[in-house]
Amino acid sequence: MNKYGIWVVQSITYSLKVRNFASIACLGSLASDCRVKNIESERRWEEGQSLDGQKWKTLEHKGPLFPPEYEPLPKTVSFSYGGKPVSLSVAAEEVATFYAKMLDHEYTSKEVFQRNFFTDWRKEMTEEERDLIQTLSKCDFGEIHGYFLAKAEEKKALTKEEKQVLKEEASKQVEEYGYCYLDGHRERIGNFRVEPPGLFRGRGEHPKMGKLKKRVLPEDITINCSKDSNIPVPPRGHHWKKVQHDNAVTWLASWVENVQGSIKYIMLNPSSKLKGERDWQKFEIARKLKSKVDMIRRQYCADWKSREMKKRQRGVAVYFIDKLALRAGNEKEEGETADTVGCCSLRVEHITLHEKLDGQECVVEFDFLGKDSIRYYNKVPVEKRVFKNLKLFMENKIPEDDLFDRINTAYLNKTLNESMTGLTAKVFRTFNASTTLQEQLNKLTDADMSVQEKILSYNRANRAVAILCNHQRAAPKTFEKSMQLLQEKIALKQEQLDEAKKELKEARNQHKECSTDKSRKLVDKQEKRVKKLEEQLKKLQLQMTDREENKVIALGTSKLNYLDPRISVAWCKKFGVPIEKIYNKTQRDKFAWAIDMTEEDYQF
DNA sequence: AGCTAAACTTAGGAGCGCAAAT
DNA sequence: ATTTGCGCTCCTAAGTTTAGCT
Repeated sequence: MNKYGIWVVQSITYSLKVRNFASIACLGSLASDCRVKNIESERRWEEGQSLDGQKWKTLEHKGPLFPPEYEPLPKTVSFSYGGKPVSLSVAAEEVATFYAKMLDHEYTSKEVFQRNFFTDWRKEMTEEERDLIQTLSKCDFGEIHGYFLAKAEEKKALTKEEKQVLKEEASKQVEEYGYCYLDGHRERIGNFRVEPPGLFRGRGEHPKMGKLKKRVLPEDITINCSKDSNIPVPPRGHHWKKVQHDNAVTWLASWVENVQGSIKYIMLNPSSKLKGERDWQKFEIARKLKSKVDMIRRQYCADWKSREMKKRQRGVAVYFIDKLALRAGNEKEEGETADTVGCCSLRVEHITLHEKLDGQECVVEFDFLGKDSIRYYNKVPVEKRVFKNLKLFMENKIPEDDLFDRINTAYLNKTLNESMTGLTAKVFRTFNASTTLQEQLNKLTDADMSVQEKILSYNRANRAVAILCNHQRAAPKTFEKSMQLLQEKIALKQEQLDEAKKELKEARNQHKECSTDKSRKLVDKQEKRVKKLEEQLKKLQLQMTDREENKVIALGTSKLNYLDPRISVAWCKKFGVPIEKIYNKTQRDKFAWAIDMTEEDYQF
């Protein structure tokens, strides 16, 4: 029975919820592990958004939702300069409140943050204010800070009923602005709110931290929707920057953000058909790599010996991307962003070569800041030829020089695409992540495990991927404390176990000396007790290991972006684990396409 | 071919609300 | 009843890739 048939049966119950995935399900059965092949459809899909690049036929929405207007502070709350209260203009006051609200944050103490803030703040001041307010250290935002703290308390102290009212108002907003109609289907919008003004805080040592992120007006916003639809109405007294009808793109609205000059978009939620199809397509490309990867690996190993330095660098770079799941590493404009790198942008200072290290030969020590200024630290033994090449690439360079000076991401991707249509650097991450999950699940799951043990295995497999992709998080603030608590629990359990063991021994001795029915029962009972305690202890210790190993590892990112959901769905089906144990509601919505189309024998 | 702008995916953290613990 | 812990949602920054231009 092919999957299309199954889909039709299921679609009777699914039609409301997943109606928009019918087309994906069909394509899925054709392109992947189906038995019936439809070459034409497959080709059409491979071309992806091609086929004239149309993303939709009709698109209707209400436009973005704007943040509330600024509410001036009560007269009783004042800002002070040099110890004297100063009444600020509305514009200057608003920016002052942004800073005042952040006073508890560590970064308001950073010099770059302060300088950027103060510079931008002064631009919002009136002439007189600018004359007066010349030094940040003379500014006292304390009262304003206190005012917002009190306000937060007030909000917390609202009655249940009042909170309920607020909640209902919020969901009304979602109802009204949170959805659009794409090709006639009601779809959830991802971010339907315009970003409110505030102070920019980049990640890591960002040179622009503290700069003023300005309020976005309707006049800044471009609306994208279909010609014949109800055009969104701008707020009273305002107009849109532009209304366009471009169905080659997926966004509903956009504006230029002032800090970095980049464009911000309003787009669909991951649960939408549009996003789901692309997600599905992403994993199909990664699966295609499976059949090509041996050839590609042979190719890049061969490149290590090339006479052309450019090819050698390419060979080593792709090797890193494949083996270590590094990101491509685009060039960045210096001084505009935090200093972070990926593969192609690695500098000599980011690696150290060790002929021998900890009993291993040809070890490369990586130490650099990657995306979001997350540190990548790894010691990796590599092939002799790679090692030699790295030495060569580093010759006559200073630490700040590029390691791969002859190549960039565009070149890399261009040659990858020649090996396989659709192949780019990031496909390796998807491919290796999903392959790892599949392997680990096969290895770690046993049919006769309890559901809980299976989930633990799943998390372990997930963690292997997160480690591969270097997905980190800050250790939870309460980590040490909760660990200690668990430790105490374990100690207690151990004590109980020791006690029980002693009692068992006694019971056995008694039984040996004088066997009665009663003494036998006692032995049995004690044996059971010991066994139970041992199990409980093991479970606690497992939990401890699990938590320890998860201390700085974030599982969510890989789960959401790198792991083919069909692997997880099939695993759940095969081992009788309810899907809810693996995916929460949001995740199930996002992966509806996979949940619907996957059978238990699916292999990535 | 190389550059920049635009489009889209991936990322960690803040904050909130709910449930478990005390 | 209150506090604490934790998962979920939202937020938006920071990447990659593609498109478009010269």
